[in-house]
Amino acid sequence: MRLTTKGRFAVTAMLDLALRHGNGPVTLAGISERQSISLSYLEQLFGKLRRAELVESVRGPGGGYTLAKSTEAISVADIITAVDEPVDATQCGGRENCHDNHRCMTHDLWTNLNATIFDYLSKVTLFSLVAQQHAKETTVMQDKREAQPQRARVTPTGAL
Amino acid sequence: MRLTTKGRFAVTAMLDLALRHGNGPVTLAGISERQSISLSYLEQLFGKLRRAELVESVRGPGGGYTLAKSTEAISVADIITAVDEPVDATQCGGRENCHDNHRCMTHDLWTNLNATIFDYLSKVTLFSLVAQQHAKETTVMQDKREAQPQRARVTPTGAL
DNA sequence: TAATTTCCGAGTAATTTAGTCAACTATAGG
DNA sequence: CCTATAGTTGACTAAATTACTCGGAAATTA
Repeated sequence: MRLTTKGRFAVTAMLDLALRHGNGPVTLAGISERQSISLSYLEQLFGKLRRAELVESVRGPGGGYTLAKSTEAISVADIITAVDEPVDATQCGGRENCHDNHRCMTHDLWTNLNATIFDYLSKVTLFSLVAQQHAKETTVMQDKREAQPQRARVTPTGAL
Repeated sequence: MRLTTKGRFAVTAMLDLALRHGNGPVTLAGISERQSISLSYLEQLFGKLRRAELVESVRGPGGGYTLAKSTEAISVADIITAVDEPVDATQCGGRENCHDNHRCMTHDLWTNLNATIFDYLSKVTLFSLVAQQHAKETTVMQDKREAQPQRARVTPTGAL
């Protein structure tokens, strides 16, 4: 589980797709223009996204890309693992080198943290991101007359 | 909020420190040997960790580094932001370029996701990581005779 | 057939990672 | 005071990754 600008580009592009879901194929040229991402870079990213079966492509005029699944079924973790090939994550590859307990201890600790982050990002779907955005927009309007309601719980329990 | 191997190194090194917390200063040479990270690279990382006031140093023989705060007060987010200088995160820097609604929409969406991940990693402390490791060790022993209890809830509600 | 748009591979500049090297400062112990 | 230890700093570098560009196919619509 890495979290780089590369994954950020992919998530942004997929969000662009999600916002136009149901309106037919979306061209990379359009995404490129709207999101300010180079067309060639998008081609590389969407090659991976297609091989990961997150999007489907239609060639020719009027073609483009569509989500291969519903927005609920596509998570940020899916997108990131599709474009960021997995890091080996450990200094002791398979299980060699892991002699003393100390080395294995921090090794396992990191593996656990990694898995936990992955589980978390698996729950963040395109659907929830779009929903959060809508909620935020109305909240902003409320804030103008209510001036900050309760500040507790930044994210409403698994909402994102 | 980035999540790279650089941050991984820093977290691993800080965990090594956390496991020896209270036993006096820990040398980088020791961390280097135990965690298989080059000494010079650790010097760079700990320079940043010290400037972020996450660790304190003691020079001279018997010296080394100690945690500047309790393990509860140091989060993974703290460590990562200390060593991974912040990404600008947006294609439209401050607020220029943000003309049409669409661009701002996905822009905000990513900013929100970013903040959410940051909030989450702020709750993952060195203390909880060490505690999780201990819990896992006893769980592994239990599994030997119980053969997988309930698989639900990978992480016990904010435990990590 | 012509225009559109996805596919595909090779190449590349800029950046980041991970590390080396050398010199310097502080300090404990003899 | 001397010396070994250990942090502190800065400059430099090889390798990898990022973020592209370019050129050309292949498929499909009109």
